[in-house]
Amino acid sequence: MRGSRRLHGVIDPREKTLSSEHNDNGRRSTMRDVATMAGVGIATVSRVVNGKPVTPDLAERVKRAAELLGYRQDLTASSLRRADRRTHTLGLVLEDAANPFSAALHRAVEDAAAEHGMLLLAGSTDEDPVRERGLLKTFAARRVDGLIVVPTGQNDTDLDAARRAGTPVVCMDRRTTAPQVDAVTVDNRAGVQAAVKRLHAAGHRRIAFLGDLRTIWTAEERYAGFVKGLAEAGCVLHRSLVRRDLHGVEAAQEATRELLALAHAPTAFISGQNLLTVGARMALQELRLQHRVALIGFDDLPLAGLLEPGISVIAQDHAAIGREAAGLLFDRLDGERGPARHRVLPTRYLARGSGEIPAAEDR
Amino acid sequence: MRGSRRLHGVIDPREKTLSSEHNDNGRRSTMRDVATMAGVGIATVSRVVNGKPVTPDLAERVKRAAELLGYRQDLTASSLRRADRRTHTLGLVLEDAANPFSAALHRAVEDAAAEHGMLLLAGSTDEDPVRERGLLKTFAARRVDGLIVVPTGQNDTDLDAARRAGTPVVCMDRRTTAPQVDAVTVDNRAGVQAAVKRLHAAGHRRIAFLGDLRTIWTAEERYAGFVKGLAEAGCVLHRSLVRRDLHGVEAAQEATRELLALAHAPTAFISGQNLLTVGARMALQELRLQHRVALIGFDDLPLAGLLEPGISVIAQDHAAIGREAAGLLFDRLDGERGPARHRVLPTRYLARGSGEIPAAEDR
DNA sequence: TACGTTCGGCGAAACGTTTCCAGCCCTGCT
DNA sequence: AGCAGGGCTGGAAACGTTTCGCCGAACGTA
Repeated sequence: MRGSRRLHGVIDPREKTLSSEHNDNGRRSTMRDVATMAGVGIATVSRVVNGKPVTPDLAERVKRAAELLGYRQDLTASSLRRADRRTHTLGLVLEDAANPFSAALHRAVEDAAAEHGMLLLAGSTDEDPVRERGLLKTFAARRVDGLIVVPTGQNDTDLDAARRAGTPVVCMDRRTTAPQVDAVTVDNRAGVQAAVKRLHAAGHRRIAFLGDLRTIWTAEERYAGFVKGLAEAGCVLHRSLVRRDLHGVEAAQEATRELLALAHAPTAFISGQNLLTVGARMALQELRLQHRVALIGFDDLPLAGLLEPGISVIAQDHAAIGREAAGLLFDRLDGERGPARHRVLPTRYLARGSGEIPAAEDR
Repeated sequence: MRGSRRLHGVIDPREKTLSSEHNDNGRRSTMRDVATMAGVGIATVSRVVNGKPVTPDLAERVKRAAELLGYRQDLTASSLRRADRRTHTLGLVLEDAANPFSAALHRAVEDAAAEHGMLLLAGSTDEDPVRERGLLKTFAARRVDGLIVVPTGQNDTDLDAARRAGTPVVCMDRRTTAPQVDAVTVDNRAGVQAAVKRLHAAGHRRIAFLGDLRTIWTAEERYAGFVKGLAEAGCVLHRSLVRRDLHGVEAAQEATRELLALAHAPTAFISGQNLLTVGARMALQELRLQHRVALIGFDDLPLAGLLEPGISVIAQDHAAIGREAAGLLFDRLDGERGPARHRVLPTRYLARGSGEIPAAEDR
């Protein structure tokens, strides 16, 4: 009986007529089909597919049959049964995949994941906790092996719930109040603080601050750095020069216009996010003040160096952030069980001109 | 027997002691656990989870049990058994997730996918056909419902193979030689052609062209538009002013420097890709020629409008490209069986200054 | 009251894979 | 020559879910 199915190394074209991809029923070929055609047991096919040791003769037969049938392993079925139950998939929760900052993080994580044979499932929250929650839910339902999240900051219990359910979680770019979750951030405070000192040293006394939504952890940190920097420089914090909860280019542009229209207008701006920097610069250029009013942005911008003057920024190493986050996650996947770890990466100030404008005598 | 398991609407806390997420074995809770706790059949749990009609009393018991156990449906097992075998996952093959252009496409596709309850699995090829092939393979193994691909152009048989295997494929931004594959592109030729005519009308006679790798379909198309534009304007095509197979900022910068050093240097540049535009502009600024030599780039850049002069570009609507591509794919998923369709979207010229510089009398 | 019909719940089969286990053959040793 | 042991192989169970087929209860009608 088994002998009649065996092909002894020769593939019998009558056994399966299809040239490729589909078997007779229009279904995809399965391991069973391959096993039948090769005249071996289904377990043997599994072994060949997974590179486990098998008699060369059989392995050859299986490979030829698989080739002829256009067999493709079904990883969903595989990970369902596999002992480790790994899906080799990571969930990535970003603020907005279209933002160059998020995109850079995405790519860095992707590269690290690829080294481990993992693929990325990605989604954007737009700072909406409802969307974030939705993403975390479907990621969990798809049984991702781990999560890398730029948290909105309004869903921290969900993050911790995921971790407790057995899915390692790493926060990227921001921290979370969930106490046991790993995180990679940059030293936002120190970065802004140093920038404030620079401006003060250049004579600036009326420094404005543009901040993103206060729900965002980095926005708070950067503002804290601003406050601390002013305090250390012994400089007054003018509440009227602080504009927070700004989101997007237009909001920053409008706020900058308003600040510049004040009787005691600021002589320098610090902007706490890349889109806000763009908005601020647009407003400055409208009024032809880009050479007279200083501007330092947080996070680099693609063409910042080509502008005249160039935009000075507090830069972060996106690739490093993503790489570190992935590293922490893979540690967990390798069994690391210790307490939460926080990696803090340094920022780097890039002097391009706009941050080096001295305070004008008067305006 | 069944009676003893029933809880008649009351959840017995002794039955499962765990507060959440995990059952006693440390495994995740399964439908069977929920069924046992609620005192119903496993099929009933399935119906409740999938929102199919069930007696309110039972449904309530199931929901409470699921809540207590922290039950989360396993979508991998679900799609394995489900009649339609959908994974509700799309595979997205990009050139480079970090490139703002790719990022914008990504986001547009993500939004369209989200409307259909689908998630995105994304990967970057870096124009490497080997990586592309690897991505297509793992996407296939994960049984994505469909593929949206920015093809390298060197793997077209794989694309067609995926389609024949039953996975709808849509090419985005570029076409493929695989005859039966849907595609969304912009009218690259017309865009460049019109730009050439503008430059010619402004008096330019020595127009240089910077092109990306010739394996890339859009690079070829844009060059074709350049050639056609010159021909129609009755202008000579100087081979020495054409530099193709440039990839990345540095290559373009270097090429631009070389062209500007020629005895008969070009008075205008057309650049066929966003990074090349950056490189060209950097070279121009090094030599302080940005006000004297014209430059028109293909594809917009984030800060292009803030530069002095602004960079004129042939812009494409990224969101529309992504949306259209997703639309074509969902048509296929809804059963559309017709021949391949090609959507061609228009480009839009954005005059910002650098493309409006007239040809200098001499230099 | 008896019978036919409908409805909804239940257990079991099935999806495609990996893993367990029993059996086989071959080798090597006594 | 016989037996123990080891390495491969193949059938079957299992993963968590959906779907199928059946059965019992409830209801309406004669």
